[in-house]
Amino acid sequence: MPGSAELVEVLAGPVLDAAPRLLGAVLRYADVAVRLTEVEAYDGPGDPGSHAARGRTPRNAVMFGPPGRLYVYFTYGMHHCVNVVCGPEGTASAVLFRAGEVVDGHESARARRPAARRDRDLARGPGRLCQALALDRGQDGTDLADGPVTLTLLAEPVDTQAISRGPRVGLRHAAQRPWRFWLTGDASVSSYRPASRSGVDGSRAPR
DNA sequence: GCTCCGATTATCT
DNA sequence: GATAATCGGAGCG
Repeated sequence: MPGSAELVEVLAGPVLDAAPRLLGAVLRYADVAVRLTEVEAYDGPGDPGSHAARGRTPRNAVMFGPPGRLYVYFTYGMHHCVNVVCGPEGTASAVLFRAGEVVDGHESARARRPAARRDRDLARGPGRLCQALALDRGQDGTDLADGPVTLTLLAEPVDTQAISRGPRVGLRHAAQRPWRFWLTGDASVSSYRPASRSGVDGSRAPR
C-alpha cells in the first residue's frame, strides 16, 4: 500500500509540515471514521506549550519515541485527547487532532455522543473526537502502521489556499504560536475560547 | 450566536 | 495541593 509509506514519510518529517498535511486525512477506529478538519502542532521540548516541555514522564513517554504512534492522554478529569507523534525519534513532537467530521459510523458516534445536537458536533473538539472514536489511554502508544487505528492521507494534499492557521487553543504557555491549522470555513472546526479570559484572541475559526 | 462556570481526577511539583 | 492541549449547560441576545 503506497499510501501508508507516504504517511510514514510525512509523520517522520518536521511537525510544522506534517500538521497541515494531515488535514483531510481520515482517522478510523473500528466502525467510526473521522475526516480531520483541525489540528495543532506541538514542536518538541523547546515548545513551552507542549507536554514534552518539562522532559519525559510516564505519561508523555510515547512522545519521545518514534513517529507514527498515538499519544493519548487524559485531562480535566474526564476527557481524552489524541495526537500522533512526528519527527525523527527523540524529537518529542506531535500533532493534536482537534476536530473532524464523522464520515462513517454515525450511529456508533451518536450513541457515544448523546449531547451532540448536530452531526457536525460529533467530533468538534479534541475531547469530543476521542469520545466519538472511543479512543482512550488504551490506545496510547498504538502504531498507526500496525494497529487497530488507521490514518489515511488524501491522495493529494489540501490546497494551501483552503487552510487557515492561527493561535493554539486552551494553553497557558505559548498559545500565541500560530500552530493550529484548520480547513477554512469547515463546520466541524472547533470554535472554543482561549485559555486566558483576558488574553488576546484571534483564535476563532471563521464560520 | 455569545459568555460564564462547574465538573472531576490523573499527573506532576 | 494545584493544575489541566475540555465540555456541556445556563443565561443572555
